[in-house]
Amino acid sequence: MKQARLVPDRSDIIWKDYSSDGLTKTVIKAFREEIWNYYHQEGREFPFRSPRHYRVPYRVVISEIMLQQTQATRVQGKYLEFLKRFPDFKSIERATHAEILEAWKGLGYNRRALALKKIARMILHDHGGQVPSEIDELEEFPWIGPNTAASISTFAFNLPNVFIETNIRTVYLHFFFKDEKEVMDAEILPLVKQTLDTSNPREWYYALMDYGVFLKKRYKNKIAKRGKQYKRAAPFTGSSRQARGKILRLVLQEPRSLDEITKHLGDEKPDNVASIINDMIKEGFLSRDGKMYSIKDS
DNA sequence: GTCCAGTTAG
DNA sequence: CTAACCGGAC
Repeated sequence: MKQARLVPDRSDIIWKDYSSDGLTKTVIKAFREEIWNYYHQEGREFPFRSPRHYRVPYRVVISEIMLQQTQATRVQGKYLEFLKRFPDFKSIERATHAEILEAWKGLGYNRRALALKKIARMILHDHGGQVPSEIDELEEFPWIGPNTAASISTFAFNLPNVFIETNIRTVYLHFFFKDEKEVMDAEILPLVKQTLDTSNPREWYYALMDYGVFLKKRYKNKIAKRGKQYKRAAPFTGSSRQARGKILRLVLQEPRSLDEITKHLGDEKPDNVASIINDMIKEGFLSRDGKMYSIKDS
């Protein structure tokens, strides 16, 4: 166990607490108070945080998948629109990929939209229409990894799971790993576990994430960079990612030929366009019918 | 240019 | 282990 040092930002008091096998009760208490205080004063509100929404596991699944690598403020509007169009798993299962992708437009990471269809099928056919509450089961679904599985289990069922995402990581780096670099999640997780307020895990994690956002604003995201697994995003302009996005939007409008697509991507090499399209076919986005490419049926 | 309630394939 | 994935916002 590393040295623990607690330095609240909203107080002049500085606690130092070193211990051999975990945080002391005093530190845990002080830390929780700091997080809860902030949350009760400055906590963010989102549609998916209201009881109307978190009480419906389907909605938690949708929101958590949308929230992967996509800012919460940007998700909230799209989320509500999406729910109007697709209110439950059945409506997703009945929809075509093109319809789901259309509603997904603007969120990015479109593979997530394709995964939703598979998830809906699995829930309806293999789980009697119910979203499992256990992490192990949730991880069986496509595009639901450890973090999203724990998030769904926590937010939909209020279970005391231990998990880390970017804002939570920032909070623990800030309080307990001051001046340290290359900190692994494996070092942070025990602290998340020890400090977890099991009386209300759902809201505790809301509070943690809000505190993380607050820290990132205050320190211009210098803290997160001390995480071992922190990775800078690759430039977007001129990337194949950008090209893929354009191609998907073009084909979403109507079936297109290779020539047509290439023409619309003027700054992209034709060979490159062809290769990207091949990738997108492999990944299940596109299908080819003669000369024309369209969104693959599902 | 930087980042985001991450996951997956290689 | 790393690279790729999408696109809007600041």
